[in-house]
Amino acid sequence: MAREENLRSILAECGISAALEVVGERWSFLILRGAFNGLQHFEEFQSTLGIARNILSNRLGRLVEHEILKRQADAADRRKIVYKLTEKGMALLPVLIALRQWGERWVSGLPSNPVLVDRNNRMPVEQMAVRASDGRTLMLGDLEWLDASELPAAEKAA
Amino acid sequence: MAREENLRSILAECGISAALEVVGERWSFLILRGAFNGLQHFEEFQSTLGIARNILSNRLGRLVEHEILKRQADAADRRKIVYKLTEKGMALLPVLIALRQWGERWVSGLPSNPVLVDRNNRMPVEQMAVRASDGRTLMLGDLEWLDASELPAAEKAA
DNA sequence: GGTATCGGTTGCTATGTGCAACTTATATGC
DNA sequence: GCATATAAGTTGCACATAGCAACCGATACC
Repeated sequence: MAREENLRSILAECGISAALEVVGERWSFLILRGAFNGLQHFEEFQSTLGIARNILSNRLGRLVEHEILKRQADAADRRKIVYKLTEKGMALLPVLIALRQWGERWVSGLPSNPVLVDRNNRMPVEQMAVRASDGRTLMLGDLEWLDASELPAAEKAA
Repeated sequence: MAREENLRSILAECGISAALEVVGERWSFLILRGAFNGLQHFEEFQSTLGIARNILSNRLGRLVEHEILKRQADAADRRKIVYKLTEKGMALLPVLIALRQWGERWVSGLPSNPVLVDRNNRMPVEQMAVRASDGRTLMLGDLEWLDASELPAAEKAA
């Protein structure tokens, strides 16, 4: 598949547009970051992030609609509502970590603290990278778009 | 380091905020996706993405300011300006691929086509994941924030 | 029963986005 | 060399989204 002739359709169908429609609004990523860090209640998000209450309300609603967060009544205090990541929401972890690593490396500048480590052995996690099936890190020039029908084996990923 | 007591500072310092200030506006990711797919000229971005010209102009300007794209005169046609990814821009590849994979898996739904493959052997790339130093995939529960001073070895990453 | 807290909603203002028409510089055809 | 087209914007105006502060209903606390 020559890349140029299909560029437009690649861009239109691309999962990036789909993803951005769900998590592309302002504050959505920061709310998710908060959720990954253990925030659960409206007031926690509001005071920690400093987001306007009406916007927070709207974003939480959208994230719940899209099943990235789920809303639960708090058993211990019926005034409170607990927002929890769903499986779909947790699947965004690689996106957030990739973004964080990039921001630390290229925007805020290196030595970042605290460090994200493997709880098991307290070693820092790897840099996020696009990897070949053998684990090699692939750069932009190593990549190519291939029509599914042209795949060598009956594999699907990417 | 107990997580709760430092949550606020973790969130404030986090590279995610830093990253989003640079690439968090509407269209920025889609412009970058275009750049990764080989778009180079203003009119190419405009017609491919369908973005308003003033917004495109603004976003390209900001991406150039932040040294994610560089602006060059086109030697062959002096009307044209070539926008190219810098090293900093190319470093966003993992973010875009992670976002794409998530969008395909959880929003547009599976079988995605075309597939991103390793040019070398035409095998699909791996799913993006947070990995331990030995390559194991780490889930949310496997992760922990650790102060740099408490790291077991003299290593920095994350 | 009075007061504080939680999770919103409402109204208003400020900022950002989208569209269409215009502009300046360069290229192309005749 | 003159007319026309194209590239990369800019400008002005309409509309949508975000931010702020005040308010509200339900539940908890004393």
